[in-house]
Amino acid sequence: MAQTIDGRATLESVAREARVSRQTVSNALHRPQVLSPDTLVRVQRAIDALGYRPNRNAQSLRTGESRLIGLRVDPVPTLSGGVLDRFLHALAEGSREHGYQLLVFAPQSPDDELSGYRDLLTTMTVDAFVLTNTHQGDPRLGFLAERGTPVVSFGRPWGAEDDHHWVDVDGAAGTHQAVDHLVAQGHRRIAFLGWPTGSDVGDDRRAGWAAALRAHGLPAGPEATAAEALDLARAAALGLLTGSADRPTAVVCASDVLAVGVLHALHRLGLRAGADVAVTGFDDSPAASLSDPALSSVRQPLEQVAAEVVRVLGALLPRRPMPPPERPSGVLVEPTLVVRESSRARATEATDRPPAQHPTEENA
Amino acid sequence: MAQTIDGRATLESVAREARVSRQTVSNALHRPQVLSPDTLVRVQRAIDALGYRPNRNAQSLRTGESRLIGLRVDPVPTLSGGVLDRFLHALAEGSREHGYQLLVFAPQSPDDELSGYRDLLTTMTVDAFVLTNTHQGDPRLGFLAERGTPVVSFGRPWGAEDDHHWVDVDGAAGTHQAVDHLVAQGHRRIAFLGWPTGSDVGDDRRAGWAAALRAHGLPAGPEATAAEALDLARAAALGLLTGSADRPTAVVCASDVLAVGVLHALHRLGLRAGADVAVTGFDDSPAASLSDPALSSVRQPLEQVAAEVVRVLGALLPRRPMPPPERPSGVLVEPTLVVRESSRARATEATDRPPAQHPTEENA
DNA sequence: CGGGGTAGTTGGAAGGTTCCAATCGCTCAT
DNA sequence: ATGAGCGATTGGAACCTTCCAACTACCCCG
Repeated sequence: MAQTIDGRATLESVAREARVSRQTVSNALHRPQVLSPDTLVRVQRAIDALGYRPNRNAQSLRTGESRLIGLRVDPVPTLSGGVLDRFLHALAEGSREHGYQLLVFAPQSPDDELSGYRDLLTTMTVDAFVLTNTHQGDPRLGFLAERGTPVVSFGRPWGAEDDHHWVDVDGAAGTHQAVDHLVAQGHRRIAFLGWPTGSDVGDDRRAGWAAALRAHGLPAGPEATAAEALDLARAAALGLLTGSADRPTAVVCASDVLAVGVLHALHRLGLRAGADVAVTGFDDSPAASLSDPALSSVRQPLEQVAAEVVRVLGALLPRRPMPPPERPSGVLVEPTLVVRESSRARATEATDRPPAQHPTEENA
Repeated sequence: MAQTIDGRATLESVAREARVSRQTVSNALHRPQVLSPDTLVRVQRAIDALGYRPNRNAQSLRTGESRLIGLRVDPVPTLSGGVLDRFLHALAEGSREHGYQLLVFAPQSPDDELSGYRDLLTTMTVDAFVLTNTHQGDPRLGFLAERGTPVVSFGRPWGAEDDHHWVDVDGAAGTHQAVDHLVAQGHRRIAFLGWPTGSDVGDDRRAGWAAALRAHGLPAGPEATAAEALDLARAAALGLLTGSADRPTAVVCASDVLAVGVLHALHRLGLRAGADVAVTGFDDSPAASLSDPALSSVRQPLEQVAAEVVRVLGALLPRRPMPPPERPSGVLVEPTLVVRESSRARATEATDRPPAQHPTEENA
């Protein structure tokens, strides 16, 4: 029962306790099948008695793997409102299940973007990275690929020259769903409020809206763009709602901030959101359920994204049960529209049942 | 110039390159003053030439310190809307400046709350913890104190029996500021909407409101409570606003969700927020600037909190330049009210200047 | 000129683990 | 009976660093 002097059990002390060699204890942990059954239980008992847990630093030194996954957090929240929270938790949970831990780091020098990554690698602090917010020709991707570092990014390689492992949310499918939902509610003139052209994510969300209109045989509705700021969104929405004779009866937006801008514009015009003009947002940020009326919004399945990221990463990491895929793999997951008052016909009392294929807030 | 075969420089390889012993290279890194100037530059040159960075795992094994700080993230966002984002980033940045990294973990078994902490300690994965969301008699505090683990919590020990190092935001000062601001706007009947009694944080925010009323010689205004949910908040607010003959002209709230509930209630009653009844929230969540009208809210200085947490932790960590304080130290930082339309007299156009002592959104 | 002190530098050992090659004790086929 | 073959177990070495004690010049003082 006696532990080491400083109270910490080691392989050696367990071995003594169980009357076996060091190596046998190590085998009991990593390859139990090679031990005879009775030796195994004897070692197990010693491990339990001493409360032994392997020293991770010694393992890492010997094996050359830290079993830590690096995730960079940005100074300005790029994943808006609570998105990072959810993603982070799901990622931490997922990696733990694979025996890995999550190391969160902040960029150290804004001028040399890569130095932080290089440092964590050469000091052998982390084995792999999860990247978010990658853009076309992102230098991090080339840098890490060159070193053979396992990397999975949350976000597609939009450029043709980038190829790497990724998981992403199908934004186009999200806006497509929004249009489907609006069409089912009887809407025919469905506008789009997006970000200025040139952002991959924004263009994708717009494409889903456009494709859905075509699929339903509807004419391309009016559209406008605004940067991610409330006042700009409101101004753009005012233009959209007053620009032509036949006002759109619904507006699909590329973000919750833009959608809230539309709500404000409607309020200013004396129109009722939901009843007169339906609105949908994107991201299902906390603000969506707090707006008046509550905002229908496309919710990203971040838990699922994180699980997929960990799964793909797991195949790349050295502990792999099977060889890693030769070709970069991509996973696209489907978001879900959460329907609230802003897109229901009779908005204020919401006595009607929502369409069955879309979850309501209660069961989302 | 030649590096090790696998491309990774070690102390040994640097020593060969510089024609000195291993130990001298180590000294060059940790105690440069003991080396003769010319040896130092020779070693430095070799380090640069080989791109040497010390292997953190070997260091950790030898010294018994991992230089990793553990932070648990909760499954449900307890730090609401974007608060975690800001705190996390500031914490990561701060710890890096002290040579530490941040390890984020998710609880593994909800039944045994402590197992995750014990595991990270016995495997020597982390040296210290930052706790959030501690409550009276939190078992984690006793457990970690018993092992002598350095701990700093974001949150005061509300109970008399808990004593540990902590950093917290002075919530009472925040609501006090809100009242000051409202009084300066001419308000006299200032109500409070808080959480049900019994939450330490909530009671503290209420106390600040009550104290401020006394300080201004105003009678205790009406108050109500509601749990952190929009519909409950709205209902409570309706009661507050229609309950008595002389309606309050301002409502101070314990959270942004509660404050948005008040805004909804006002809208339903046909009253104009800001113009007829002023409202303030707490946390300055993203939803605050998106509400209509934009919500004045008390902003927690999370960057400052994180910096203080790291500073206090720094004194406890083994690398200390001075011995750690014998008595647990506490730091209380002041939040700041961000004034927006919901608490300005002429709300809709906002042509007036805000009071000088409170920052507006632009300079916040 | 010898001995004590000091600044600078050095090699051995240890920290806890896993990898590798070797050994031991058996069984089975020859 | 003996050696090949196999399952189970073992000790030595290595991973890279820091700690420790010792060593080498060298200067200064008596």
